[in-house]
Amino acid sequence: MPAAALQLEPIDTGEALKSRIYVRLKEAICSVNIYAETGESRLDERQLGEALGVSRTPVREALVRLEQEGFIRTIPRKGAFIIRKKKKEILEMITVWAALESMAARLVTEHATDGDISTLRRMFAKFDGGEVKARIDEYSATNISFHQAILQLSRCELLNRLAENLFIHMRSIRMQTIGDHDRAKQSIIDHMHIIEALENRDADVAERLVREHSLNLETHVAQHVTFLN
Amino acid sequence: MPAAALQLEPIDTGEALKSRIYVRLKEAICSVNIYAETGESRLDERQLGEALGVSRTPVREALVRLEQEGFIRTIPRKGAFIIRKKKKEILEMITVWAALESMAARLVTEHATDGDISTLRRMFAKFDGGEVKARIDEYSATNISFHQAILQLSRCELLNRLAENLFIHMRSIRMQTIGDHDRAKQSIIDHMHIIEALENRDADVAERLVREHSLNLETHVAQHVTFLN
DNA sequence: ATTTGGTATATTGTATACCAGCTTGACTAA
DNA sequence: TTAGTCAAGCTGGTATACAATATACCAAAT
Repeated sequence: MPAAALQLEPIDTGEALKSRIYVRLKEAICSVNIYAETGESRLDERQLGEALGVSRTPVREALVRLEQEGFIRTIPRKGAFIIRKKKKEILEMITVWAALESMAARLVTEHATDGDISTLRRMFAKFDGGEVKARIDEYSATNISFHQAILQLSRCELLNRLAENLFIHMRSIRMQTIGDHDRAKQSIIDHMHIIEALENRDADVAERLVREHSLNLETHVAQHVTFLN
Repeated sequence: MPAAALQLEPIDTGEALKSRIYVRLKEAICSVNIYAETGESRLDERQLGEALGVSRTPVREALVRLEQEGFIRTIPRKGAFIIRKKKKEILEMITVWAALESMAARLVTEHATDGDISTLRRMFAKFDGGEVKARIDEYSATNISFHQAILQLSRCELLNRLAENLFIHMRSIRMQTIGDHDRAKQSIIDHMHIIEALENRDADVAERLVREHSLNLETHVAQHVTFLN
């Protein structure tokens, strides 16, 4: 007699402890605005383990991952410290970001459906009125979504993953600069031009516009951001 | 009395064990041609520790780093396995590579000295005769050096680091495809055009040529590489 | 003979114990 | 008062011990 055909999905073997710790720590690190903080940024393995209710071992493995991703730096016999990025490093991240996203735009013109691209345009519909400044936080979120959407529509997982990593590091920078000058307004204009290029399936123009848009941010940060270093 | 201004560099505190283990394992993994091997690719923590004369702990931390970099995959309660990249993943790596290197080329036109660029040209002087096919191994090495040189001359450490990571994974693919058809010959021609664009400080052309050169490789792999998957 | 359930074993995941190096601070001597 | 020394205790690095689970093997039943 055959076993009853129960509909079972494999039970979640519960992402190993070290992975969950990694996620927790990453969230915690990203949620502190390291550039506003002034205090010590050292992470004590024993304290962390105690706070999470686990031993040092999985904490250490999580720390290794975070170090590899550039969130912390461990100095032998001294400890793990949250990294405060130098301005030069932020600028390099924006450069690499520009490289990745412009390639993504190129891929979008090749792979995305018209429907995909139209969703991009709809994202900005609610800002048509022009009172962007008044809803700067809301716009900032949309802005971020727009860039992530382009990465996703490229259908290149690796591109997406690498850019996402960079993005996490740049998040606070982006939010703090979007309000400067008339950046938000210019940003919308840029985005509209990008969307047009995508709609026209013009890979070269889309790529160039995305690159220039990012490199504008780089120039802006280079010239006006003072809270780094 | 102020201390004499001695020129001192920090003493090497002797790279922690886990880092040295990491380097060793990475070398070992890269040196086996995973695509030729057929056998099991599982890494036994205890064996590795024994072979290196250390305990499992630092080995595990090295494995975490290798997993993060995509060399191995650890399955809970089963172990660490060397990753055999899918063809799709290789193609994505080449795409990202194209994005990074083409941005590097753009930067080279901005930052590099004429002297820097002339070294690129000299790299290929010995192949002027045209008997590239006869010295395919030697050319392959020069080829790799050329691409690494562009990354370095971009003066962008992050770009360099990310591309280097990709490159390690692609190394064996590159070496196995360079001999196909007339790729080596065409490769030299492409490189010469790239160098010309760099000498002319033409960012747009340099970027485009580098991108197309890489994407040609992608197309070639997509069409002709059969030993993947 | 094949299948099924149990048990033994091997291997990873986690916790703990131990060690080495640094930091700190108090005490002593010039 | 100050510099120097030594000791104690922190802290991370490494090793080992213990727990959980996957796999392999074997025996028994159909």
